Amino acid sequence: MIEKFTNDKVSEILKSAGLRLTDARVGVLSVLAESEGALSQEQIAEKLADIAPNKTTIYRVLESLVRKGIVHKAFTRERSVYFELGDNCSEKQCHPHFTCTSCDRTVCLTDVEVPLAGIGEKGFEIHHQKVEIQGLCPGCSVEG
Amino acid sequence: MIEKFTNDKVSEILKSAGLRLTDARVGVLSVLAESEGALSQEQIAEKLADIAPNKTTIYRVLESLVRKGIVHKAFTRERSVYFELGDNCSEKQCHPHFTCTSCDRTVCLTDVEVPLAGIGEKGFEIHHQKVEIQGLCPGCSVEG
DNA sequence: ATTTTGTTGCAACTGAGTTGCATTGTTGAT
DNA sequence: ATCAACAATGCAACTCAGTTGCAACAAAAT
Ligand SMILES: [Mn+2]
Ligand SMILES: [Mn+2]
Ligand SMILES: [Zn+2]
Ligand SMILES: [Zn+2]
Repeated sequence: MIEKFTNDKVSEILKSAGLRLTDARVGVLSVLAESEGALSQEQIAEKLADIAPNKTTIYRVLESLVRKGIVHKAFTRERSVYFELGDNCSEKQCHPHFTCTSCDRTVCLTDVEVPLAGIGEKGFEIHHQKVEIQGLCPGCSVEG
Repeated sequence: MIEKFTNDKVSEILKSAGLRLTDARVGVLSVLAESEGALSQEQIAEKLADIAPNKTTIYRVLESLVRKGIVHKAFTRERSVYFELGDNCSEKQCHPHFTCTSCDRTVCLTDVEVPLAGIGEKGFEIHHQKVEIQGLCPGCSVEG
C-alpha cells in the first residue's frame, strides 16, 4: 500500500497545527491519510484495532482535526458522518462525491470541478460548496 | 399566507400517485406546500398541532411521499433530515441550499443553476446532483 | 522534577429515527 | 349502505450514532 503520508509527515502536520502528538491522534490521521475514500468513526476504529481507542476518543480526535481544517466532514450516509483529509479540496469547494445507487459505493471525484454557484451579486459570500451526486457508477451502468 | 396548493390540489396529487387520502398525509403535504423552506419531522409536527399525528406516522407519510417523488430529502442538519416538495427541482438536480454560518439559517436557492459534473464520459450516469453551500447570507455579510 | 494543560476511558445519557403489533380508516366492489 | 381487503395509524419499546461529565492520565513547557 502506498502511504500518502509518512509517520513523520503526520507528526509534522499535527505539531504545526498546535495539536499534541497522541497515539489516537496519530493513528486516526494516519488511517485517513492511507484511505482511498472517506471513513466513518466505526471504520476508523476497525483499522485502529492495535491502538483500540475508545469511540469517544476517536470522535474527539476527529473534532480537533476538523477544527484545524486538516480533516473534513465529507458527507452523511445512513445517519453516519464520513470523514476524510481536507487536502483534495480547493479553497472554497471540496471535491464531489458520487454514490452509486446500485452497488452502494461512494467514490471521491478528486479531479472533477463544478463551478461555484453564481450568488455573489445577491450578497451571499460562499465559504464552502459541497456537491453530492447519486447515480450509476461505470461498473453498474452496463451498456452494450 | 399564499397557499401554494389548494386542498383540492393536494388531494389530486395524492390520488394520482395512488396514495390514500388520510388526514396525516393531506396535513403533511399541505404543510410542506405552504412552507418557504425544508422542514424536519419535528417542525412538521409543530405545524400539525390540530391533527397531532404520531411522529411514527409523520415519518411513514414522508417515506411514502419520498417514494413517489412528491417530496425530497433536501439535506441533513444536526442529525435531522429536512424534507421539501420536489417541485422546485429540475430532472437531474435539486436547487442548491445555502446555510449561513452566522445566523444559522438555510435558504433555498430555487432560481440558481449549477452545471452537472462532467463525468459522463467516465461512465458515470448522474441521476441526481445535490449542492450544499456554507457561508454568509446577505444579511450577515455586512459590508460598508 | 514539577506544573500546566490537553487527552483519554468509561459509563451513562441523548434523541432522531425504526420496528412489531394490535387497532382503525380508506377504498372499491357488491 | 354494507362489506371485505388492505393500507395507515398509535403506541411502546427499541436502535444506535454521537455526546457529556468526570476522574485518571499523558504531553509539553518550565
Ligand atoms: Mn472524498
Ligand atoms: Mn429547498
Ligand atoms: Zn455501482
Ligand atoms: Zn446569515
